[in-house]
Amino acid sequence: MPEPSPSVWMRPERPPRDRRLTRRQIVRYAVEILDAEGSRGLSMRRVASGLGVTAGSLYWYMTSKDELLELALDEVLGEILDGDAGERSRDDWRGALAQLAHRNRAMLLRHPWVLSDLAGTPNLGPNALALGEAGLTVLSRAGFAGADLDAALTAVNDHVIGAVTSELSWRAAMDRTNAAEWAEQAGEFLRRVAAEHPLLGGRMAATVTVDAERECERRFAFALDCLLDGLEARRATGG
Amino acid sequence: MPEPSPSVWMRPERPPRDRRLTRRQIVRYAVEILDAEGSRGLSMRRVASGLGVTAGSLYWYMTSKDELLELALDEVLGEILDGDAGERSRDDWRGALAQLAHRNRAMLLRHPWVLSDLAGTPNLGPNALALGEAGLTVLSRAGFAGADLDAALTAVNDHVIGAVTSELSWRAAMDRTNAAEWAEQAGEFLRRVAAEHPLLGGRMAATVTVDAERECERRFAFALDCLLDGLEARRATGG
DNA sequence: ACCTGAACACCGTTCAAGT
DNA sequence: ACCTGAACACCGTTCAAGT
Repeated sequence: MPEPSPSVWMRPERPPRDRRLTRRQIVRYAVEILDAEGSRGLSMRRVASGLGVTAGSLYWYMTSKDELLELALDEVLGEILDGDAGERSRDDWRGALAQLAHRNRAMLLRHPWVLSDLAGTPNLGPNALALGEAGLTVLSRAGFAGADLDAALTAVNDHVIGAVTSELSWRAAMDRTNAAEWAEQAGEFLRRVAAEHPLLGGRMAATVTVDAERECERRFAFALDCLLDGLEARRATGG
Repeated sequence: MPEPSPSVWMRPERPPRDRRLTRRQIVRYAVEILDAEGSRGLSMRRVASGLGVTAGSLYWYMTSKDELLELALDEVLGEILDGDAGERSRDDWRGALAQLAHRNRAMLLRHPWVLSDLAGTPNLGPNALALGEAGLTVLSRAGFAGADLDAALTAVNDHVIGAVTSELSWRAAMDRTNAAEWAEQAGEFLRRVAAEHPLLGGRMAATVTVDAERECERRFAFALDCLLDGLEARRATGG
C-alpha cells in the first residue's frame, strides 16, 4: 500500500512499471457501478473482479475504499467544467454563476451517490480546485473580495447541494407512495396528513397534479434567483 | 417481520404484549451510536447486543436497517421544534424563518450522519411533517401561496442542508491538513494550489488565520440573509 | 408474541507468498 | 513491482425452533 497522508491528493500517484491497471481505470469503473447501483452496490471485491483482478490488488493503487470514493468524487466534479469555454461575456456575472450552478446540479442528478459522500469528504482534488477557482474568478470580477468572496461562492454552491439533496429525497418519497401496489396505504396516509396538517396537506394534494421534474427545476431557479438578488445588492460595485 | 409498505410511517407500529424492547428504545440507541461513531459505527448486530438481544430480534420491530435509519432521521428532526413555543410575533416572518433555519442547522451539527442519509430517504415521519407545517405556516402568513409557498420553504431548507454539508466537508479537510503530522505534506500541497489557482490560494491562506466555527456561522447567516431579501421582494403583501 | 442461534451470502483490509 | 489467495473480523437478513 502507498504511505498514508491526509488526502489522496497530497501524495504522488505511484510510478508505473508493469501494471495491469491504472488508478484512473479503477476510479472510472467505480463511478460506473456507483451510477448504476448507488453506494450500496460498490465494493472493493466487485470493482476488482469487474477489472479481472483480486480485491487485495486494489490496495496497491489506494489505501482504502474511502480514498476510492474521494477519487470518484473528483472524477465527476470534472464534468462540471468539461467542455465549458468559461468565456462568457465578462460582465454577466449572474449568468456565469447561474450556468455553473446549473451544470453542477446536472452533474449531481447524474451521480446522486455524490451527495451521501460529500459531507465527510475533504474534496481537494484537481477538479474540485479548478471548479473553486472558476467560481471565485466570476465573483471576484463581480466585485466581491475578502471574506465575502468565499461567502458568496459558498452560498451558491450550498444551494445546489441542498436543492439536489431534497429533490432526491422528495422524488424517493413520491416514487414509493405512487407505486400502484401502495395506492391504498398511501391514500390513507395522505388523508391523515391533510387532517392534521392543513397547509402541508394542501401542498401534497397539489403535488400530484404537477410534473415533478419541471417543478424541481422551477424551485431550483427560484431560490437561485433570490440568492443572486441578495448578492447583487451586496457586491461592491465600481472600485 | 412486519408487512411491507412504502415507508415505515404508513404502517401502524405492532401492538405490544410481552416485549423486552420498544421501537423507540431501539431508535434512540441507534441515534446514540450514530452520534458517537457515524454511519459506519451502526450495525444491527451492535444495536441489538447493546440492548441485550440478538440481531434477528430487531426485525420484529422493523423490516430493515434502512427503516431504522428512516426512524432515526425523524427522531432527530423532532429536536428542531422541541421546546419552541412557535409563538413569535406573528408579523416577524423573517425572524421566525431564520430561527427555524438556525435550529435546523444546530441539529444537523449535532447529528452529522443525517446528511449522508438524507438524499435517498423519504422523510415522511411525524416530526418531518410537523416541521414542514410549521415552515409553511410562517410563510403563508408572510403572504406566500400556491407553488411559491413550496418554493420559498424549500429554498430555506435547502440552504441549511447545503451549508452544513459543505461546512462539514470543509472542516474535515482542515482537520486533516492541520494535523501536526502532516504539516510538511500539507504545506507543500497548499503551495502548489496557490501557484496554479491564485484566488483559491489567497482564500486558503486567509483561512488559516480565521476561527472556523465563527466563519461558518457568518457564511450561513450571510446566505440566509441574501435568500430572505430575495423572498421579501417576491412575497405578495397586502391581499 | 417475541426471541435465539445458526446459517447464507456477503463485506474491507492485511499479508505472506508467488511471478 | 504487482498480484494472488487465504485469512481475520466483520456485515444484513432469514428462519426454524424455542419459550
